[in-house]
Amino acid sequence: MSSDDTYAGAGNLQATLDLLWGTQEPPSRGPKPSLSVEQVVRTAIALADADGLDGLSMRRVAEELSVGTMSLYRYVPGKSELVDLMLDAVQAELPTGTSPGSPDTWRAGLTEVAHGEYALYRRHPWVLRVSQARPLFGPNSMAAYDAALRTVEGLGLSAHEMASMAAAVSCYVQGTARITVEFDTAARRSGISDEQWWGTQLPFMTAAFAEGRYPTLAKVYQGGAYDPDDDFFSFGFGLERVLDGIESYVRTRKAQP
Amino acid sequence: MSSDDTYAGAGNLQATLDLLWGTQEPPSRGPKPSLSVEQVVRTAIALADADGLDGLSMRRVAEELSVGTMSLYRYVPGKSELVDLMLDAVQAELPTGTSPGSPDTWRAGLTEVAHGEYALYRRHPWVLRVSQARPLFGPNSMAAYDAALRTVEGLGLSAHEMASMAAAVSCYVQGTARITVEFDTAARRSGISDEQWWGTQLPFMTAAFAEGRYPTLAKVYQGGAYDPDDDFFSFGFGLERVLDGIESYVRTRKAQP
DNA sequence: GCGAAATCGGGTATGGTGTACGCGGAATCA
DNA sequence: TGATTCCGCGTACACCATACCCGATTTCGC
Repeated sequence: MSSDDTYAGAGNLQATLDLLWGTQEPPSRGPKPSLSVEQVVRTAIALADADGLDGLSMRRVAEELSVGTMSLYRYVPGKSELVDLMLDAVQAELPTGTSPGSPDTWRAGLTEVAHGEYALYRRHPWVLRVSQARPLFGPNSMAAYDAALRTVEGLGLSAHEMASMAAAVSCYVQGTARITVEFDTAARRSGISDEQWWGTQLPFMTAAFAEGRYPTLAKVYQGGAYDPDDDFFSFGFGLERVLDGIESYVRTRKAQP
Repeated sequence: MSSDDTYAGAGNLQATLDLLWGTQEPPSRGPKPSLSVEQVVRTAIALADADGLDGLSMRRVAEELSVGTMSLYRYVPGKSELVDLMLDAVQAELPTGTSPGSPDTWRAGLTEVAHGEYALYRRHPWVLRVSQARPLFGPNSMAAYDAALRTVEGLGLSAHEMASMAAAVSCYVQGTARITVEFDTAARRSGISDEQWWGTQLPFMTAAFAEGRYPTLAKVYQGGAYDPDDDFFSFGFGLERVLDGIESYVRTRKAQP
């Protein structure tokens, strides 16, 4: 067990937003900086991609950049703020060119958005470790969110309903990624192999099953639901369920005057 | 921005499982312990409930219990392992007495499970900060999971499908809780009020909208989708969508021989 | 051109975290 | 009774973020 809880939108919000939106004038006096904010952010992303948020420290970023740790505070106000910048930077990878929604195309559009989001978590698993309850909105995150909403435009949904649909899909995608992506990185991060993790606890489970405890779980387990295979947990299957639900609502709602 | 990434199922798995399942013999020699594992776990839960995982440290738990920090390591192998114990302990609060699923009752059953899970996150927001990608299964978590699976029993679903349905709902519940529960605790944790958070970034957003950027998002925002109200983000609405999708699948699947 | 002002680089220090190691004392076993 | 086991916890170490401040660099204004 390692430890680092990370929350978007903390620290010096004003300074972070100024950096995100490029609204601060460059200094007109003083020594020339040896780095740029973009360099710091890029380096931090690479470190987090490689070693997770656990592996991200100001010292390590400084080391990678061959500067003193405290120099970094010339570029970003703090570690919190650095993570906010990282979050917006990686969201540049999300789809932005979605088509406006229509009864025939919204499902494909929302599927594209969902897959794009899922792929982002695959590339940058650390993003899942940052609480997005109160995000800071930068140019990239707003563009991606605009694109997602666009897929459910033109269906006669209220603004609130549109936001809810996009959010339901995103919640599902994130929830799934937490299982699949984090499962895939767990062995490396923890130093405990999947076989060891499963093998250590299996005897406890099978002993409980043998006593007749947890009968449905026993049946599902014995039915092979958790057998290791490539589609151990099906992103596509569950996504279809969520989209089915949205489709049902869209269809039903249209039927009402 | 504060920092603590927390992963279930790390550290000394064997020792943790022995504690979870009560499979270790109490010592027959040596001084009598002044505490119990349950006391340590209970105190840690109370601290985490009050101050989040950020606020949980071995030093603080020891202080609450009026013992030296290092004494705690007599009861739990480490902080990782303590969190695993905490996770199973709070899951005792989840519903376990669900009825076996049937075409008429599965939806109500799964709704009960979803609401129970959501309520757990409300009471113990820190649980959301622990990655469950590779959990350790203790008696309470297995009982709760068994109960969830029981609601989708008897519908002719395969073991894999049953697991997928339960997981889709859980993913949705967790995703939603991350937004609503963590939003509600964000101001206190960060020291930044909701008004400050929103008010600091709103000028940047409205400036972008004024330039014609993010048109769909602008429309949704101006349509009042993010206005503060009690049902800002609707847990029930989204859950119905997910359940609708499952219902559609269950109905469709039954139609196939 | 010079002095003042602004800003960069980063050393030092502080406060916080988890936990390895090992000593003294308490309790039980043979 | 002596040997063995185990509890309590002090000490020390390694790691983390960052406040404060000094010296050096660069630009502005007179």
